[in-house]
Amino acid sequence: MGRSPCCEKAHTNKGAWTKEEDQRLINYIRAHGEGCWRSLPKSAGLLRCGKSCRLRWINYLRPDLKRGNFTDEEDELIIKLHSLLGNKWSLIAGRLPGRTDNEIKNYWNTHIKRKLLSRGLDPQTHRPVGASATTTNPTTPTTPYSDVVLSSSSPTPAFPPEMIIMNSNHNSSKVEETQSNSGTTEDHQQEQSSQYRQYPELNLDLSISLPFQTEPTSTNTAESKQQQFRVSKQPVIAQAICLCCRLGFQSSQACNCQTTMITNGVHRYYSPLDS
DNA sequence: AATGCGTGCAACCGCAGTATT
DNA sequence: CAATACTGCGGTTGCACGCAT
Repeated sequence: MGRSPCCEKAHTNKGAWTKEEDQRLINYIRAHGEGCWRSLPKSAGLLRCGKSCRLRWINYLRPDLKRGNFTDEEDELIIKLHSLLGNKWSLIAGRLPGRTDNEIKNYWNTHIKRKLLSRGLDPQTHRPVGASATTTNPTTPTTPYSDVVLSSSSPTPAFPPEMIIMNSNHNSSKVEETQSNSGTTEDHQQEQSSQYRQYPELNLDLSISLPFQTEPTSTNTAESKQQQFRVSKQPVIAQAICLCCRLGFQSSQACNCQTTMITNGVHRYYSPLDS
């Protein structure tokens, strides 16, 4: 058997949140912090499922959210990031402090798509309209390099707009996997490097590699614990890169990484398991 | 004033990856 | 190890609002 059921779906509210529900959620999270969304609704006295609470908090109630219109700088950054990452809204949002993936996704669909079209660019391929069919599979976005490594050559994670370009060849296994459907390695490398040339200020060397197979060299508890943490959408690995920092969470509570280390010229951020 | 249409955005849905029992 | 729940993400939907007719 697995876990107990997530929530009583039959007795949950749906639709727009009321001010009272918002206040209950805010009060509860202020008192107890985020996490354990399953039990939160019951504990907070909300007739919502945990998923709905999480969404409401992340997209609307979080105190660090930046409300209001997107600036031109944010527009351009989103366009650049999208050209490199594709529809990886959470990754893009990580580079825009105070913005949520949902907000950026909506903004993209309502504003930026039109903006690009008015410039004569295909919003998916970022190429001139009509020019993309020759080089790209029209059914798929050009380069959703979800496994790109956001690398930073600076000692501290660099946040927009200052990012340093670094073409990464030290990690190819997953990249090859994505290439297998669309082209050769050479094609991919050419395309990627052309994109880097296009946006030289962006360093989206995001390749999340296969686990670093380092031997546990120490029996020290703290050190060995640091070797075990998770990166979103990645298998449990021994060591990896802290995407929180790299994607611009800065000092938010979203990241509790503690140490850095340089490996092959790339700073890697280690975070202890927090439970 | 009534209606229709387009737009913006909050919220939902379904899925994949991961954790837990 | 299998079964099942939890979490987070991207895609989509539906409603409220503003504007034009």
